[in-house]
Amino acid sequence: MSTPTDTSAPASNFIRNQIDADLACGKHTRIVTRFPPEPNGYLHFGHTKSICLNFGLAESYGGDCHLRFDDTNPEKEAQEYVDAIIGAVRWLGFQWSGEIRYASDYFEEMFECACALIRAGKAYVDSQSADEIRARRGTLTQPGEDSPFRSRSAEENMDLFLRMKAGEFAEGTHVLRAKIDMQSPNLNLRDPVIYRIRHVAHHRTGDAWCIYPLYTFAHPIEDAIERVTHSICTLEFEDQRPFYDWLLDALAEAGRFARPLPQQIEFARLNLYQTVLSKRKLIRLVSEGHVNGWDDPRLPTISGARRRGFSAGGFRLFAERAGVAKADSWIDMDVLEQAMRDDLNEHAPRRIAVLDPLLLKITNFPAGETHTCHAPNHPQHPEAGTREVPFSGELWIEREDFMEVPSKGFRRLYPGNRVRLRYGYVVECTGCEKDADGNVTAVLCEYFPDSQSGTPGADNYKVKGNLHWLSVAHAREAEVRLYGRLFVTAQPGARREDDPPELERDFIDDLNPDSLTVLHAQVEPALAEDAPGQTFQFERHGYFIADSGDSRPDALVFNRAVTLKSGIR
RNA sequence: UGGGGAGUCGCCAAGUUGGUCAAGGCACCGGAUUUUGAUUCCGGCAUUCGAGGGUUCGAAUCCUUCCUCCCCAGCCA
Repeated sequence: MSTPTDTSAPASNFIRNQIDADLACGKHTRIVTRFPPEPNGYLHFGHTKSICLNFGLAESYGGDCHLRFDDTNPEKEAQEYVDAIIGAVRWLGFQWSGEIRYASDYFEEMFECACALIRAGKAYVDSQSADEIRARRGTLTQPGEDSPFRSRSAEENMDLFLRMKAGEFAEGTHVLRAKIDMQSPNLNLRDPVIYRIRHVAHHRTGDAWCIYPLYTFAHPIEDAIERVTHSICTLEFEDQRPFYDWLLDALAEAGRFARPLPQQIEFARLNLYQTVLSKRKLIRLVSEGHVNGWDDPRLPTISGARRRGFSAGGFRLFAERAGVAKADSWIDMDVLEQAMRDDLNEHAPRRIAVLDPLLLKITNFPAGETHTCHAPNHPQHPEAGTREVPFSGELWIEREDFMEVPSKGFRRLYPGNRVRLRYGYVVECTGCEKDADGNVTAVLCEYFPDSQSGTPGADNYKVKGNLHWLSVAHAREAEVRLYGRLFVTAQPGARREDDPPELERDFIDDLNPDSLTVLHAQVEPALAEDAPGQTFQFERHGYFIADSGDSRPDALVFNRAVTLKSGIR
C-alpha cells in the first residue's frame, strides 16, 4: 500500500527552478534548507506547508533540512512549545539532519557579528526612546531623519554596546542599530534595530544574556552559520531580503562568513477557509476555554489533527496538491479533507459501527444460533486479511437504513424489499414493530439460508441494497465523538463572494456550537483489541480514530476524522 | 500616497530565451465495474491567460497605460 500521489515526479515550482539553476551553475553542490519555528505556540495546519516544503526539498534533492528554533525573544517562548513542535515534526514523518539547532546557541557568535559591524562603522548605539525612534522613522511616504546619536564613534559605540551587554542599562534606554539609510523607501532599511536590552531569563540560556538580537539580525546569521543554501520563508519577509543580503555581505566582508551566502526565497503562506490559522487567535480559543486545550480535535493544530484522526500522509498529499507559488491563495478545507480521505482510503482498515442502532429481527433464523461471517479488512487489499464477524437472529442496523414507506430511489430496507447484510445473508423485509407512539422499534425480516456471502448460492441473489449490521449479542457499545468544523463560515477577512460582509465582528462569533456531538454507538467486538491511535473506516460513515487520550479504560472512544464522500440520497 | 509583491478554468498551479503550450491536480458532469450509494475505472471540462492599446508573420509570454488584491511605519517573528 502506498500513499496516492498526483505525479510521480515532484511538481515544478519557482523554488525548484531556482535550486536547479543554482545546482546547474555550480553555485551549490548540495542544498541545505531549514524549518525555523519560534517556540511561542503550537504548530498548525499552516506550518505543514512550510515543513513539507523544506523537508521535502531536502529529501528530493538529497540535501539536508535543519530543525531550528528561532528563540530570540525570551518573553514569548517556552520549553513546552519546543517539545510540542518536535513532536509535531516527528509525527509528520520528517527527520532533521544532525542535532536540533537553537538560535540561542549562536548568541555569542551573533554578539561578535554585532561587534564586527560596529568596528566597520555599520552599526551604532542609539539612546533615543522607542517613541523617539518611531517619530524619526518617517512614514510610508516621508523619509526618516537621522538619530542624533548616529554619528557616535566606533569606540564610543563599542563601549556602550559592551556596557549594554554587561547589564549596566535599563530596558529601553539603548539599542543597537544597523547604519544604513534613513531616507530609504524601504522602511526596513531605515537603520533597523538589531539588539535590544531585556532583563528577562531565557528558557535555555537563563540569565546569561540581557541583550537579545532581533529576528532581522539573527535570522541571516543563523542561516549563514548553518551554511543554509536556500532560506525559504513567507511573503511578508520579502521587504526584509535587502537587509538580509546587506548584513551577510557586510559580515562576509568582515571575514566572518564565506561565500556563497544563503539566499532568502519567499512563498505564499497557506490560507484555509473555515478555520483560523493565526497563532494569536488560536491562543484565545485555548486560553478562553472555547476548546479543550491545544490538541482539541476541532483545532487546526497538528496535535489536534492527530487526535482527530488526520494522517501525516494526508498532510503531505495536501501540500503536494496545494502547490507552492507567490500568489496569495485561499484553499477550502474540503481540499484538505479530500486529501485525508484519499490517504486514509488507502491505509485504513474497514470496520463496522452502527451509529444509530435499530433492532432487526430475523424471524426464521434458528434461535440461539450464531454463524460466523468473514469480512475483508480492506476491499482493495486482500493481503490485509479478513476478520470474523458473528451473525445471529437479532442484529443492529442503522436506523436510516429502514423506511416503512420508501422514498424514491431508496434501495435499502422497506417491506417487501430484499437487501444483503454485508458479508452475511440476503434478507427480505416482512414488516416492523412500533411502540404506542408509532415509532419503529424493530424491523422484521426473513433470511435465505443459501445466500451466505462466499458460498455458491450467494450469486443467485441480486440485490441493490447492502447494509452493515452487528449482532446484538456480540456488539460492543462505544462512545463516538463526531467532530465537525469549529467555524461555520469562512474566517473573517477571507475574501469570497458568498462570505458575510466583513463587520466589526469577533471571530469567536463564528464558532459553531454544534461542532462536537457525542453519541453511543455499537461497534464490532474485534475493535476492542485494536490499538488506540489507529484510524479505521467505519463502513459508510467515514474515518474514525480510536482515541488514545482521555478515554475511560472500560470504554472505547472514537473520534471522527473525515466523512465518506456521500451518504444515502 | 513611497517601496516591495501578486493577478492563467469554480479552487490550486505549470508555462516566463515569443511559434501546435494553454500541463497537471482538486472540484464538477457523464458512463462502466462494485457485497461500502465508498473505492476503482474510462470520458468530458479555459479559441483563452486582470483590462485596454501597441510591436510581430505569430504573445499568457515583449512594450505601454490602467484596474484589483496582499505586505511594510514592533526595541515581534
